[in-house]
Amino acid sequence: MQLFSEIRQLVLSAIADLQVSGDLPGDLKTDAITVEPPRDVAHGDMATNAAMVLAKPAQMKPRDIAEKLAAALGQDARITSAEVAGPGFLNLRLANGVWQDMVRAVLTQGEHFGSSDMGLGQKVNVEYVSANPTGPLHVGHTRGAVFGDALASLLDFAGFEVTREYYINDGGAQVDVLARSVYLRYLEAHGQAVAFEDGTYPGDYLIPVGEALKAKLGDAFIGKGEQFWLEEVRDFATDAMMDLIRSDLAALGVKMDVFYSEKSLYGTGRIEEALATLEGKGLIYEGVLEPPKGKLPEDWEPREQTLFRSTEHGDDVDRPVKKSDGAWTYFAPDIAYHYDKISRGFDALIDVFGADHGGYVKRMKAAVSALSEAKVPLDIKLTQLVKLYKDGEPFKMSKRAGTFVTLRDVVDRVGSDVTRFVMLTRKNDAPLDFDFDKVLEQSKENPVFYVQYAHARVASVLRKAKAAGIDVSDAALQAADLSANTHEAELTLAKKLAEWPRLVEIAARSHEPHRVAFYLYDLASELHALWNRGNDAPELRFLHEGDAATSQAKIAQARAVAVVISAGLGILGVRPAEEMR
RNA sequence: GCACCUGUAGCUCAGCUGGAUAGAGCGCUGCCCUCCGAAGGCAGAGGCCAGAGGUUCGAAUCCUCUCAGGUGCGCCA
Repeated sequence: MQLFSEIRQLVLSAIADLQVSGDLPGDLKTDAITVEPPRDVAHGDMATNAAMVLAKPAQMKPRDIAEKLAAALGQDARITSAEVAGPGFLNLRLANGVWQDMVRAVLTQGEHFGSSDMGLGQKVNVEYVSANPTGPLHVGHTRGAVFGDALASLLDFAGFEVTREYYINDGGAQVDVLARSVYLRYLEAHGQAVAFEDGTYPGDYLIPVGEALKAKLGDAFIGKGEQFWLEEVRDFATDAMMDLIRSDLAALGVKMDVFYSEKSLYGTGRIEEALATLEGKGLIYEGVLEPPKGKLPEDWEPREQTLFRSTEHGDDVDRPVKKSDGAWTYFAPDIAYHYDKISRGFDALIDVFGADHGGYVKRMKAAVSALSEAKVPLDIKLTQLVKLYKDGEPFKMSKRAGTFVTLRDVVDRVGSDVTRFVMLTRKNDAPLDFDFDKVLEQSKENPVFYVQYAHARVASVLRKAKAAGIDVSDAALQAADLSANTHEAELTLAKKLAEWPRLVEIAARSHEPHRVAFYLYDLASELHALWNRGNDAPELRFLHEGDAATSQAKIAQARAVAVVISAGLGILGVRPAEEMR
């Protein structure tokens, strides 16, 4: 239970009491009542809108209700003042002891502090990356990987049962192209001169795959037609690419629970089953689509196709599930895949796509809505483009892939911690500038550094204290008497810590892990501020040589910040720094 | 043409799903190290929240329209 919820409960029970005593009418909806930190600290520690929300249904003046609530809430030991303000806000101030207890709670609960049971153990499937198995992951995938992974961790922290999943697109034409590309590298490994035409992939990363194929097969496929080798080379190549992708993900610290193969849907009746389900609901029909307005494809001509009536579930036009030649479109296996996720019993689905798949959102939601009888919500998060810079100039070339910058290029340059944090310093639907120089800069302009620095500073104090013979073990800090930590700067810090559990819930509910990164920046800022106060006011310093009790009380606060930073970074998949170099 | 995303300080961006006088960093101005890491902190200036209507006690936030930028639009996945 987090503090804001506790106080909200207090408000609600005060309202209930007023109803019993007849001061308020009996039948009131309380859903819209909030208790939150006010924007302006002058308005106290918490503010509730209860009086304004209730005014209309109760047919009373907001300020009258607020006065009655204030009187009731003032009875609680935790609340030192309850003032009516503005149009009917009720501003609450809490006793110092509440905030001191918050620091202690962080220390006793450790990194578990802030975790929540709001998820109620519901099963959530987070699908992310899902890059085609045709080459190494590039920057765009990297953002999706970081975002999806952090979101999964966040939901886990908020009490959901999370499955991290990767959909392998190994069923379409692109893996045939991959096979042909690898075959060329195979010929090359045998000393033949080859040319990469017809859209085959020219990247260097396929050279070792061609060599490995040669090592496995010798010259068995030399001079043979495609019908002899395509399938085997394709399987060999996609396996090799998935190994590559898995190692790319590992370099970022991403570990999937499930890799789900598109190919496994073919020839097993899975697609047919999913489509039959839709057909049973009358959502499949044969028809001809209207030509798209405006820019018309050159080879457009009306053709009859098998269509999914996605407009019944919020889409703009119906979508083809079969091409005019009767083969499945890419949409069909995707329907089957999501049908499979639903039938595995997930309570909610989340897909993380690149922004270039934005046009795909409505039809996918329509499919899931239709297949699950609107019972399983599907949230699709789009990650916008990453623009890379080096020395202020756009950065494009890759030494490995030739045409695009890979995940490895980025991680090798700046490390996975920096990569991950920076990728989360922007909300997912905003484009992100990633400057190789700025992300490594050691200044407060760089949020990665700033947060890490705060953590390192705390570690530094702990080291110094220990060297001075002060016991700063967890047990000692938990037992410290914090009642003298009453300075405004100290209380401000404790109040920031109190926001962490609330932030976790908000971020988890909105599927927005970037909020964690911004919170950590704010928290680090409070620590830095308090630290510097020690310059002018020695009594606010953390370390007081020769005074173990005071040192422990002050250091407990710093230690609590470090614990929350560490927990927050953990959600983001970033390791906290013990010292800066 | 249609759909989705975006538009907040000079610049880069937050803004807790509708709360009070809209915040941070950079840049600009002025301060703070005989003292726990100044790789930091404090203070100041800087805003018609793209624009116009609407919803209500209350709007940067929700709805409609307009403008600007990005992305996508049947037989590529």
